[in-house]
Amino acid sequence: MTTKTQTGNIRDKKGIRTRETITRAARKVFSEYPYHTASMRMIGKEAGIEHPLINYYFPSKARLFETVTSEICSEFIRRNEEWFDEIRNLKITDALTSYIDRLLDYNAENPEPLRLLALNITQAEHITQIPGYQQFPDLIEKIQQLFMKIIPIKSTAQQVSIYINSFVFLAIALLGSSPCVAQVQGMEPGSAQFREWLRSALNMIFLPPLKDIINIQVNTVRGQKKKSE
Amino acid sequence: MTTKTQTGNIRDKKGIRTRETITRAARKVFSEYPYHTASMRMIGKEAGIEHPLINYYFPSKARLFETVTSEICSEFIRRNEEWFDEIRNLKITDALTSYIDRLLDYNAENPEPLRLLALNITQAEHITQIPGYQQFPDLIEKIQQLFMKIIPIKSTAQQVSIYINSFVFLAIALLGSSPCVAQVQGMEPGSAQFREWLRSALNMIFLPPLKDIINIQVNTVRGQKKKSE
DNA sequence: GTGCTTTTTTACCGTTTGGTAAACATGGCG
DNA sequence: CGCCATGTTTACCAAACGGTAAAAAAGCAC
Repeated sequence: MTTKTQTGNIRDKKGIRTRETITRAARKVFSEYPYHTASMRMIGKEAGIEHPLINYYFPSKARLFETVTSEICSEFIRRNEEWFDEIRNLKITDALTSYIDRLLDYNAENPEPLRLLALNITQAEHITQIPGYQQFPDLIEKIQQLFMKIIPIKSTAQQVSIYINSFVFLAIALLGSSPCVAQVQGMEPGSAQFREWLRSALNMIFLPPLKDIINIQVNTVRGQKKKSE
Repeated sequence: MTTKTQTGNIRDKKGIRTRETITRAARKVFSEYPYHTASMRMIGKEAGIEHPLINYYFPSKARLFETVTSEICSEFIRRNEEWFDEIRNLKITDALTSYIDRLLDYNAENPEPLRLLALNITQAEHITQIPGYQQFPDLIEKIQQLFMKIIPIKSTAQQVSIYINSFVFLAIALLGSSPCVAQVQGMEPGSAQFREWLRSALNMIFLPPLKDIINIQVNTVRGQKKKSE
């Protein structure tokens, strides 16, 4: 008889803790290996259990992955909402630097989300082969909307959109593939030195075009920056 | 008896063509799937042969992957050398826009290199698990050096380095994961519309900080852009 | 202790993986 | 034709994969 797993029970049975152990382990493994490379046996080992136990709590690898990515995405969105709320009243350029600081703080303590994103976002044509892939574009769109709300003017919405997308994708690329990025710089991925490098990079790249966007708004000049000669 | 495969022979035996067919197929498969997900059987199918024939020409999957990535990296570096040579005498900002155009042209005709890079560059801690991984940081460093040569002033070398790294990693991220990027924009990955979006994005993001770098050089002011109030 | 449910492990299945060995096919040369 | 090197396929291997079924262990009520 195929009794349903009944994972949603209220009573604090032992299984609840095990389930959390599994999701925590899965989170780690899925943020180190892309979906098809990560295996149930890796996750089991990481959780200190035998791998079939995972199927007692989750019907399949795909559903486990979806659970983890859902958790990660909604958590990341929640954090973003907090950050955007905190910087709402700052001048726009200060807001950006504050946002960058918060993002780096978060990533230092909690590197899995951006790692998992970077690992699986690249999967080329074969989008449907990654369960819950749609969550990644959705996440980026949500962040974009949050960004949009604090950038006041709406006239050059397309430029703002481009700006935000570039920011998000570069942040994912730099923070999510830190081993490679750090290696090029001759730094350790987790070091304070590298984190400072990331801070400089994001500020240096994204402050100037942001100022341009604002200036364009004020001057209502389109396309090119003001050219004094 | 384990006779060496003798693949380096000069005479134009049939095997040479087969070998090229295999590398071409491998190039395609490795640019669609990350190393551990791509399989010898996929490559065989793509090449129209049985998969053990691959092992007749290449001792292992790892060496085949190394061969392909070496080809791709050196080809991409060669192209970059050409591009940088062509734009050497342009004003620095024009040089950037020209470079971006050439990069997009190249990627439209030849999407494999940046796809393969994006697919495998993210592999987190487990760097050694991808054969020839070192080629990726090396490639990025080479491009950085080419960039460096045409940006004349050396005083803020670190800022120039940050700028170039950000450009390269964002280009790889945007061009190498076009399906996801395009999907967020509601566009088709291969469409002219999306290509124009990429052009706008790279120009909009990387022109302003480049102007800043140049201004900083001129004014020998460090860190902050000139602030008129 | 006996029962009964929940949790965990063991043993296994069919499939796919990278790779090897041997059989087979091909082509040029005498 | 035979001979032989080259090229290609067939058949197979051990290992790992995701998943299932049943046995075993643990927990709890009585």
